[in-house]
Order: sequence, then C-alpha cells, then structure tokens
Amino acid sequence: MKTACTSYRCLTKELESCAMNPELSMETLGPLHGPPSHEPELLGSPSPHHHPPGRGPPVSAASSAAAGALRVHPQPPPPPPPPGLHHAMSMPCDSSPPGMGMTSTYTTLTPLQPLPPISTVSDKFHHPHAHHHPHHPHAHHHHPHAHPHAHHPHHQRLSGNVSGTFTLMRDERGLPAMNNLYGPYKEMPPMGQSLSPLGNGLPPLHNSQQGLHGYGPAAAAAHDKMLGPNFDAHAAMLARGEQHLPRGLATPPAPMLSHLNGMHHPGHPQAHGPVLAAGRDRPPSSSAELKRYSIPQAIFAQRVLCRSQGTLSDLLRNPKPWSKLKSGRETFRRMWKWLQEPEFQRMSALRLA
DNA sequence: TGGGAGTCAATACT
DNA sequence: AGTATTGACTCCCA
Repeated sequence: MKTACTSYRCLTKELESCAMNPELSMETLGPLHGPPSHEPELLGSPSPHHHPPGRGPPVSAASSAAAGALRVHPQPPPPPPPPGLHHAMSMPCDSSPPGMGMTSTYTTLTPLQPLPPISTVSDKFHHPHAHHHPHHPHAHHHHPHAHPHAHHPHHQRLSGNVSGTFTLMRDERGLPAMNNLYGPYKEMPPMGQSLSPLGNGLPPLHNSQQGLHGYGPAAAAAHDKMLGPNFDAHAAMLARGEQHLPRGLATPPAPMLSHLNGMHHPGHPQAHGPVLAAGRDRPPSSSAELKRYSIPQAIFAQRVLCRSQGTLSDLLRNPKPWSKLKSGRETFRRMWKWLQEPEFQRMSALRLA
C-alpha cells in the first residue's frame, strides 16, 4: 500500500492541506505539543497497495501478549486537551471540508457522515453545520500517518464546554432517537454510564468534572510518567483533563487510566489517586466498554480514528508511552476529540458504519 | 543509510 | 463476527 502515491500518505498530505487545520489545540494541551495533526483523512482509496503478505505461522498468543504488555511504558499523560477545546471532535476522518462537522449532526442527527478530520473538526466546531459529503464512509481510507510534520497553523481554540465525557447527557433528552442512533450497537446501557467505547475507565462521570478532580496534582506528578496504558487512557485523559485541569497543569493524569484496557500495570502505582478515585473501582477497560456497547473495533477505528482495526487493537493492547509517541499522537487526539463530543454525536459517528 | 514509529492489510484465533 | 497478531511498507530523523 503505501507505495504509490496513491498511498494514503500522499493523499493524506493533500488532504491535509485542504482539510484541516489540525491543530487542535493540542498545543494547548500542553504536554502534547501537538503536532499538528494532520489528519489524514480518508479519501477513499482503496487501492490495493499492499502486498500480500504472508502471514506467518501462528505465533503463540501468549508470547505475543506478553510482548505487548511490555511495550507499555509509563508515560506522561497525554496532554490534556486544552480546556477550550471541548467539542471538537466530530468527524475525524473524513475529508470533509472544514466547516462541516458532525456538528451538524448534532442538530440534525444525520448520522452517517464521515467525520472530518478531527482537527478540522475541532476547529470547526463552531460551525455547526456539517455538511459532509458523503464520502463513502467506508472507503478505506487508509491514510497513514498523520504527518507530524505539518505545521499547523493556529487554529482557534474551541471553547466550548461540552462536557465531553461520556455523560450521557444531554443526549438523553435530546435524543429521542437515541435508540436509533445506537441502533447498530446493541444494548445501550442506561445512560448514566459512560458510553465511551473507549472506556475510559472512568466511571460514569458525568461531567468531566468529576474526573477532573482527580487530575489534580497527582496527575501532575504523574505527568510524565506514564501514560498509559492505553489508548483509552490517553484519550481519556485527554478528555478529561482538559476540562478541569488548570491550565497550568495541562497534564492530564495519565496514569489514571491505566487499566483501562484491562491492563493493569502493576508497575505503576496509580498514583493518580484521585483520578482513579473516581474510578477507583476499576474502571472498565476500553475494550470492555467497546464490548459492552458492542461497538466493534473496526467501526470505531475506522469511523473515529481513521485507522484500521488492527491498529486500534494494537493500540489498545500495547499502548506506548506518550513520550514515545510521535505522529501516533494524532490518533489519540482523535480519540480525545471524539470523547469531547456529545454522546450522541459520538454515537452518530459510530453509526455510520 | 539505518532505525524507529505508525499504519495497513492479511490472517489467525476466539 | 469480532479481535489479536504480524509482516510489510512509508515516512522521518539522526
């Protein structure tokens, strides 16, 4: 795949240029310094670039798993999103022009539009109309890396305050149709729970507030330590962090989420006390959450993260320390943004598939 | 040029 | 059907 210019990378760049502004504020996020994300978005080009690989013989799972586990290092928390950003996310992947975001969906609920690149979205958040073209949502977009290099311009920061977290919120009411939205996914839990597929592990926080609490100092302390454990974790952190963290602290409590995935990292104490506090009970792992809601990794990966199922699976199982992440941070950002959105939007996004 | 990071797509496994 | 694993590939940086 990636060979030709058709490769998604190439595409990505192009898109990027067009599409978005990624930035998101991760910059704001502090630790993250985010690179500008460039989001790749999808274009759907399914070209078969890839080679046929031959897969080797099966490897023992155990060993693999172990290996994966090792990878994780404790890291500093992902940068929490800037406080202002809340809403940003909407459609991550699509190449829709800026300006359009799921947001519109918000209103209309039209679901299925592909999400525009996060960055884009984020910025756009303000504009509620998303008109995305219907790209094929499914097109495989494979866009590879977000290019870290791109620099982005400044975007404005979003200020919203949507509580991104999983609260169930507003949606409840707003969504009469919720069921529909969720339709595809089996049981939706009662509201109150966190929906995030990612499972932030957080307890149902209803607002980020709660979560944030935890973030305080401990988090800061933890800060460079590890992040996490997982994808979720990162995302979660981002998500939450943003809201309450003092700006100064931009750091989110990374650790908190450690086990989200179900992984425990013994090594890390969860210093994150408070954070966890919220969830002390052990928040569900992301994976668990996904399962809970019956959201397939493939769907989430594609729709929200613009990545392949395998990539998501790997991220969840083998999280890397934030500090080690480079362009891969973009993926987390996406997640973060997604988290920031109102649930129903989140669901809508997923539903596309 | 080599290595690391990130991702994909195929495939194995549940 | 969904998830985990893995080889291959691109891009970036030292």
